[in-house]
Amino acid sequence: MQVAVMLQTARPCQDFATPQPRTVLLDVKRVQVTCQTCKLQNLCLSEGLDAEAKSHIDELVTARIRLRKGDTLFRTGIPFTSLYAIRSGSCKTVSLSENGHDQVAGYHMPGEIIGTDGVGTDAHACQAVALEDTEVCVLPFERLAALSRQNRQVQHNLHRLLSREIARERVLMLLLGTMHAEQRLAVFLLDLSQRYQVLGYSSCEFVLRMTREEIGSYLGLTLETVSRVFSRFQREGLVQVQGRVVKLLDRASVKRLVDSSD
Amino acid sequence: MQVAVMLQTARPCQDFATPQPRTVLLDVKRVQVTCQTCKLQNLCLSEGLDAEAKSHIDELVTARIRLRKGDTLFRTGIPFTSLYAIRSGSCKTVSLSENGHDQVAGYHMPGEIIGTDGVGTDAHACQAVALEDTEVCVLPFERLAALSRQNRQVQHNLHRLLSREIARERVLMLLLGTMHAEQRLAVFLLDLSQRYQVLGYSSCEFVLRMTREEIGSYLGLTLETVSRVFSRFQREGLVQVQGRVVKLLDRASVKRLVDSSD
DNA sequence: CGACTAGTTGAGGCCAGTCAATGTTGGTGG
DNA sequence: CCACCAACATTGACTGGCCTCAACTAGTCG
Repeated sequence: MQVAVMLQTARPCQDFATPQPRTVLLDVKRVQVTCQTCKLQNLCLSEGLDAEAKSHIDELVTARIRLRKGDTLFRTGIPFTSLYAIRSGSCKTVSLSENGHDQVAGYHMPGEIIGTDGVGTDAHACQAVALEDTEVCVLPFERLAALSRQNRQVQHNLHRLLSREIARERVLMLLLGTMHAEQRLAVFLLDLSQRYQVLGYSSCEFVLRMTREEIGSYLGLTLETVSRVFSRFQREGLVQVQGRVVKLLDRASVKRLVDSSD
Repeated sequence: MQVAVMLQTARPCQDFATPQPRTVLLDVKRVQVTCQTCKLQNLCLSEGLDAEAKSHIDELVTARIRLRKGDTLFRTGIPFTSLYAIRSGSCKTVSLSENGHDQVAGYHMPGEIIGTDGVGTDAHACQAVALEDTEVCVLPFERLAALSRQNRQVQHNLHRLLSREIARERVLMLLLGTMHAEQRLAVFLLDLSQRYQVLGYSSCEFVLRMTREEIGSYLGLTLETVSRVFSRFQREGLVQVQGRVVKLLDRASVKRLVDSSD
């Protein structure tokens, strides 16, 4: 519900997006939607801040970027300057290893902030790619750091942001290190469900923005295994899958899969 | 070399350690070794700081804790109050999942700072256990945060500390998600080798502080597989293994294993 | 329409897990 | 000092889950 509103208030900016180059910086004066009116404000850096601190965060957002599906927001090795808050759409982050392997490290939805891998270093350590048409707010990190020196609440939220990323990756490590294919996909689906719910969407029916291959990469599986497990879940009545549309039919059983110790 | 010196300067504190309780807080006045004289200073939070900032960090360390092998520094769910810098010895951090599985999330050596999983939250998200007799410096986080509000350099180092943890976990995710048993152990050995070298130890010969089971848990393998791969590496002349003593004989071949794309 | 991408399904093989037996090490008490 | 025990480690036989390779279908776009 609230997200639908947000999408509409964001619409006017669309006019300023030009096809070439694909990433377009918008002047702050043109931006009609502020953090104050953004329905996602409580999901990201502003959570729990008082009005004054919120307005400071607001001033921080000097630009927004519109991405088309497939566009790269930042790539491995480019200088780190900003964090990015997703306003609408979704992104994946991809880690690259020296031996040519890559892996989807995260799947990010509105209200989430990405780019934390570059904090405190000179360059981004991964790549961020839009999975659909996506709009992000640019948070220049130097200014955010300055603000967090002035305001304890902002500092605390920044710390929490970074530690949440650490905690998120811990969960993934546990998944990759100890879980079977069925459990991995079950965790994936429950996680998505819960996050869609937070955004005000249905927690039972949603559309995947990733391909089977991307899901597989994220979960440490091949695309064939992902497909097979989806089919198995469907056969057993746990979910209904039609391409990228997923309906969670029996959440309890899916949870039980995750909780079982082997 | 330098670590040996550090171990000796740390010795006098031993007198204050009593068997019960196993974790003993030392009054700052009793602590004879300051960060200023600590040979590890450039490895942790003080890296690159000017003299003034360093002395601030120094004042931060109000206590040290001595741990016996097997002692727990903090456990999942206890309130987060401090970060801990390892002065000597080593620790593992362990993630616990709801389904009873646990996993070694990290292996930490002198100069490293642990506890970052609790930053910005109320409680620690994992458990830290000493793998041998270990001494850590307590860094009260509230005071560190206050210091980082006053001093940009300190703030930067704190940010870098957190983002390094994020980056470290990304590497592990890549390992767990895309690599074979041989590659995982190869990465593990090269990582250890490199970190021992930084500490001034031999990069070719070192003693593992973890059991096969702990290594397996860390790498997402069973203890039997770890043992078998060690044996295979030995048979092929890559390393010489005798229990926990490891000699890297053919580093180039070990590297080649990691770099090969499958 | 053909070319392309995404997804499903099957056959077969291999890597790593499981189970089990045995060897090795280190600490403890008589 | 040695016997004993528990924890750690090694090795083998077997199994099975997931990967690989491949064929086929459905949907999309120029």
